[in-house]
Amino acid sequence: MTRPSKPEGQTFIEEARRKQIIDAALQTIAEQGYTQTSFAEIAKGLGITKGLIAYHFNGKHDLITSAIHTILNRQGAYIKSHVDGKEIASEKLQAYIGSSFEYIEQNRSHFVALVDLWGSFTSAEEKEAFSRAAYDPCRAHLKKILTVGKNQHEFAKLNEQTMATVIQGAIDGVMLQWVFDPEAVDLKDASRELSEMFVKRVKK
Amino acid sequence: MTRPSKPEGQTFIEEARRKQIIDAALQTIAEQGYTQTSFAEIAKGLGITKGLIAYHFNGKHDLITSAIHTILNRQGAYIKSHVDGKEIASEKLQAYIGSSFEYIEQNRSHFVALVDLWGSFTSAEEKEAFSRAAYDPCRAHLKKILTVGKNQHEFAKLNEQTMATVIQGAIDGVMLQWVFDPEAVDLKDASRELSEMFVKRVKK
Amino acid sequence: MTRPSKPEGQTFIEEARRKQIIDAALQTIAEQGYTQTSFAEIAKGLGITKGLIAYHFNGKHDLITSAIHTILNRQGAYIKSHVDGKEIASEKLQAYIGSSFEYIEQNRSHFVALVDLWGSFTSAEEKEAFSRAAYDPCRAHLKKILTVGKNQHEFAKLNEQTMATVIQGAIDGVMLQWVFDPEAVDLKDASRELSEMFVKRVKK
Amino acid sequence: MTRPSKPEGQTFIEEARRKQIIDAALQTIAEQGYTQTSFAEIAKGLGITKGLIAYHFNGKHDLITSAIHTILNRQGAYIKSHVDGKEIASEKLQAYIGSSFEYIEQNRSHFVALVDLWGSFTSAEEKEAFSRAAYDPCRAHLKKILTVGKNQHEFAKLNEQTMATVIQGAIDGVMLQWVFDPEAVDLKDASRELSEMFVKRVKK
DNA sequence: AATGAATGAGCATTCATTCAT
DNA sequence: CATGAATGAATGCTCATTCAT
Repeated sequence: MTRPSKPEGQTFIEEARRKQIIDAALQTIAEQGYTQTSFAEIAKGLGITKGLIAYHFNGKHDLITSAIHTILNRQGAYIKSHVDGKEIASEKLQAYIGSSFEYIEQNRSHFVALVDLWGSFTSAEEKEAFSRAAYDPCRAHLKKILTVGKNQHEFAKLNEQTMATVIQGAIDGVMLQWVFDPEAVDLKDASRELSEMFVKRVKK
Repeated sequence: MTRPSKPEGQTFIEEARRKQIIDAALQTIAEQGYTQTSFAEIAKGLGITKGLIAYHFNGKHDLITSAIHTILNRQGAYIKSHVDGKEIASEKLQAYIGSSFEYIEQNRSHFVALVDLWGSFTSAEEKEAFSRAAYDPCRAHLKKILTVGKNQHEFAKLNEQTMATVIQGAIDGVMLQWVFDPEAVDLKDASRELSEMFVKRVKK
Repeated sequence: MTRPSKPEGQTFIEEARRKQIIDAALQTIAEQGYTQTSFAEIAKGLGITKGLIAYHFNGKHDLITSAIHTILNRQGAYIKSHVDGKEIASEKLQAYIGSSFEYIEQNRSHFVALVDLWGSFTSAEEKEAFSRAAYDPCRAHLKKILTVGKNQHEFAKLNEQTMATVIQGAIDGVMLQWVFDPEAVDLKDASRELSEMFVKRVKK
Repeated sequence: MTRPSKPEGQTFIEEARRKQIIDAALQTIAEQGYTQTSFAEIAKGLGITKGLIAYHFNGKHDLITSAIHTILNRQGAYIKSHVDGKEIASEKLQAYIGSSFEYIEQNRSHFVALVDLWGSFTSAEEKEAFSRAAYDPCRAHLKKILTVGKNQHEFAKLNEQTMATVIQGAIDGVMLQWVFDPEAVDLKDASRELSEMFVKRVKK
């Protein structure tokens, strides 16, 4: 359970293989669903054997955890690069929401997989760990933006924890509907709507 | 493939057993996760044999589908009973959001299970079918409320589809965070916040 | 294993039900194959419950055995009625072969089922018991015809056991090919050919 | 559905294991009957796990099909090697019948299994496919022998399809009786009788 | 005589994992 | 590094059988 991802001293090939396998896993999960995704299935799509996957990861749990972190880190980096370019807090908030949806739209399969992966957590502890890995950084980032805005006298005084929760929640909830049926949701409209509404809501 | 849940004339015992099994399944899923939830596990928790589950349901898919519909129908009925009691559109909207969170809070295990169950849909077709069963009625209900408000000259003209999407999305997204870590989210604060914000947003 | 079919004192309904169930079983086996034929499947085709089948038969083995005996007895009676009408041995032999094929042709589903049912015998003992029930009477009948012919100075002296074996074998072997693919075999041609050949073979 | 037995490049071990498993399956079927023959049972007799059988075969259908083809091919090769050594058509026919029975006698368990396996075909399509795989080559071989005899002016003109059907049928039908009770049938006598009779029948 | 709820053993199949090569 | 043979536990599901009603 608490085994490390894999011991230190990774070679280049080691790292490259892990990345390759994670990407293949993500694609397979998005295409076939988590329950249908076996080591054998991932290996087939990669032209390697399932034994090799077992060699590079400490079990399925390690692979899944790594895959989730990969998605989350990539999206986080994408958002950060857009938010950091802005000076004004309201623009930062708009950038956060806008770039979140941009990344989602450009990487649909990642989020299809992510929604599937939620079901792979068996215990309350794992769920909580996921929460810390996935939501804590997001809410922290949002809270920082809100605090900056307040300090710059642009934003009103508000419950930042709750506001961060609902902003992130709205993004995720819209994404979720789009994952289940992309036809049913206009991602750009929703992005614009949320952006406008939340900026108006937090401004003085 | 598209077999009905179970044909005609259900006896009292039949109905009671199905209900009992569904509730046990929901509890087991919430506790152990969908992937760990087997017929054997559910049966063990009930003190019956797994054969009996197979006797009352046409396979696992039938059980899962029935479980999801149970959650959705119960919540839908709860929300409807609260919304219908209100005359004014803005109060209807507040009732929708408020009762959504009330039901969620009172039935946490159902939603822990539901989030897990999202990952049980294998094909794009199943995902879409779920979307139609779960989201379409919600968005339709919200749109009706928004239309009523517009007709009563209480609400402004707005893109009702998008607004319904983001309202439902915000509710679900906040619920999601709470499912993963109830400590990290204050459901009542979030409910109040979303209620206020959306009412303000849609009013003329 | 050695349980009786069912205790004495059968009522009319009892007998009628057994007959009805046997016929339904035969039809289901012919249509779906023995391995796919469950009590439930037979019951469904009959509009009764599988519990009732269990009530009227001492287990599946009893039902299968009864079904086989039914086929065999009916065919035996049919053949006997045709053979007994003839005075001359060669005509009796022709009647035996001809009426065998007639019955087979008119009751294809019985023989499709019979071929399937061979696979239901698990032990050497059961196979031997079937042999005694199915082949001994046939070979005995044929031997009697051959002996009559010899005594009437119509047939030559020959190994009656072997001749009976090959005559019955030829009938069954042709039937078998026809069961697997009725298009591949012309039953009437085969019947005529065997009839002619064997009569010529045994005649002085 | 129509998956190949197993794809390309079989290694030595692969081939050896498949052969080993097929032979064990044949033996188990002959001893216990098809319906009692599970992967677990076969594996037990081999001292391996049932998982390994699943690893080497694409399901039970693949295993059974392979087993049947093994029997048929071995017998076919045996018969061919005996028939091809003869020049004269009547000797070819005698070799066909004689070597058929020789092979049957030396491999009783194979035919005990084969008779059981007849019942393993569920649909009419499978039965027909088996007919094509098993009977068509036999009847074709017999027809060729008959045609050669006719062309060599040794055999009379006759309906070759029907004659092939009854010759093969007689062989199979006698084998069938012997399979159910080896005591009841003298295979050598039957072989001699059929050989003599059919040669006399087809000769000019 | 008949039902249908319930059982329990058995089945083919899947799969992460191990390990000798 | 990489393979692929082998394992063993688990899974959904089927089914003959039992039995209270």
